[in-house]
Amino acid sequence: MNYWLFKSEPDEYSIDHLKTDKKCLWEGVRNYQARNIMRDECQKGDIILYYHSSTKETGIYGLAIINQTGIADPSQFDKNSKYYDPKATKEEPRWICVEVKYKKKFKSPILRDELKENKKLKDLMLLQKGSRLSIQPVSEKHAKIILEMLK
DNA sequence: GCCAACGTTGGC
DNA sequence: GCCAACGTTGGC
Repeated sequence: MNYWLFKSEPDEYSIDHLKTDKKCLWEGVRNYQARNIMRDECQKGDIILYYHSSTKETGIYGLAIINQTGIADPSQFDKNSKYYDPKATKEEPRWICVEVKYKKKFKSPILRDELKENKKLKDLMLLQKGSRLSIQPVSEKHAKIILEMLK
């Protein structure tokens, strides 16, 4: 089982949205590195650390689960979508996404500042300079350290 | 709102 | 295939 960190702008789609929806397609990712992770590495049952970015209090707000993999992102075919990709075809979809299932929202988030203060997390990809990949792998070691901070 | 760090595009 | 120009991300 793997751990991932998924970034989302709460104005776009917050953990509360996911809680209401129960499930959602992680569509609209238009970065090849992030796509490759979703396409090749994410497995059903993997744990997602749900991160709020581009907001006042950035941090990890809860957990989700990879519910289904290998789904062609429908927005690539939708001419009205800002994620429309004219080069994608149904036969050869370019953007593959996953379905995400809500697991829990933390009583209080683990803020970025708290992650930064934890010396054991200095190698966490999220905290590296210039790190802006929206889907990141999190090692089991790091994941356990992070989840331990909830207590 | 600024801007550093990335990623992508397209002319050559 | 190089790389300048442009676009985007996301912390601050």
